[in-house]
Amino acid sequence: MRARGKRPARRGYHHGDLRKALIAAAEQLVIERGVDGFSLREAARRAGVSPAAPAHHFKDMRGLLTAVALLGFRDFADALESADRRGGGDPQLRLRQQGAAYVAFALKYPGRFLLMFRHDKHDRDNAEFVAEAKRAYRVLEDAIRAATGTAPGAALRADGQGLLLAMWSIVHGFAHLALGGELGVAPETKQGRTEILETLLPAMLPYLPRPHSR
Amino acid sequence: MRARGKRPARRGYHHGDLRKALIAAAEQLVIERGVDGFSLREAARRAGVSPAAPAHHFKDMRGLLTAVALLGFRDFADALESADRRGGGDPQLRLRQQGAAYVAFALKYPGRFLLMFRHDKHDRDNAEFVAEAKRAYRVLEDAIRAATGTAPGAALRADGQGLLLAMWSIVHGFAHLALGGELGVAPETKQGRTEILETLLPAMLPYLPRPHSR
DNA sequence: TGTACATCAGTGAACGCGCGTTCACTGATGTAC
DNA sequence: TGTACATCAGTGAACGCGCGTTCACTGATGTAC
Repeated sequence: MRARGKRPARRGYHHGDLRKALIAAAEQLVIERGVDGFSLREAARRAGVSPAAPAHHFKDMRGLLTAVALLGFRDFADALESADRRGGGDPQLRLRQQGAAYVAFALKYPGRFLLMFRHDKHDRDNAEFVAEAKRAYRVLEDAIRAATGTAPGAALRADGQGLLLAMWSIVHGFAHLALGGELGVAPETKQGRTEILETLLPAMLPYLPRPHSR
Repeated sequence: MRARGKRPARRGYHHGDLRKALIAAAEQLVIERGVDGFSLREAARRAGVSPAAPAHHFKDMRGLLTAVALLGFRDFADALESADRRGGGDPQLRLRQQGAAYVAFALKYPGRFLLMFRHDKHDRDNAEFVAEAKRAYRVLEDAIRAATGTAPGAALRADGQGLLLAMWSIVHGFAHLALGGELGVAPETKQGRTEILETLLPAMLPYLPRPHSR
């Protein structure tokens, strides 16, 4: 009976896929208790293993958190790239789509998102992690190039740098205000997320910065 | 000799002004170790008193942190009000001045600033704290009213709400990116702060949102 | 198909640590007379 | 000016807690023959 349907999470002495289970537990834990409320022992507890088990899959606490952030950056870069594509040939629309995707990601994966910007919790020796973070950044940079008539790969001019900072700031700030509960809406509820994404975000997006035509 | 010049910080069994010393130590600690790296024992240690001493001045850890955040909001509201005044009768200029003041405050008092947005560390029963936070918010709200032709005290229309969100988000996001080290500049050094305030911020400010004239 | 054995992925107890808060206490201060 | 005494603001030891990591170990797996 018991081995009939879905493969059980725990098959006995060996776990099955502890690595994945620990990453999932860590992500959920960060959502519930914040990045600093996270603990390796609690993650192990939730995965149903002893406190020493995680060491077989991650060097240490930072290694596990970096794995969560790496997954985050991978999905984040994917989401930004696909939003960018939805903008077609219109640089303004590309930026707007990216902005909406940025905020939507932060609300969908608050644990990953908060971790992604906590360099003190990252293992900078993880080359894959660094690469995915760069990939995400490049999506924005390329759209800024298009918006300011800068050749692909060329360094941004001053106006491009200003526009990039403005774009990044506004979506980053909005995401943090939303997650911090500053918008008078509880982003940890489904209803709150809906309100942010369907009411507040669309109200703000029309004020997104645009290149100066001076 | 020793009691000659400035009154010594510690006069013997009694401290002198432990309340103030604890607030200063707490602020510095948050700068060095982050909001979650803060500890009441370490703050007491730095003030030169035993771990039990703070309880005579603050209900608990949260009480001390709220005192830091209260000072923060008081100076913050003052800074925003005075920046707003520098904008004269021009709503666009008022918003631009406020924006620059917002970021400048975050860089000048990173400890306070980070604490001010951590509701989980606040004692919401502290009426004075709540009042000062509201006062700061009102400075922005009033300038948005002026920018969108809304009567003083009247509720914001949809365009005003959008503009307020956009304004708040962009300066809040910029401040967080700067403090988080995302701008490739170390904001904890004098040189880093100068670069952010004199180069990066002015580059971004021209892209501040403005009311739609549609 | 069976067996020996290396390797892998767990266990659970122990380490030393720093924490917030409480407790009974005592030294210092200030006020009433 | 002096004294008794209440109050205030400290001390330092102790509480119980949860943490990350290490250790010697053992059960399970998979491979070579």
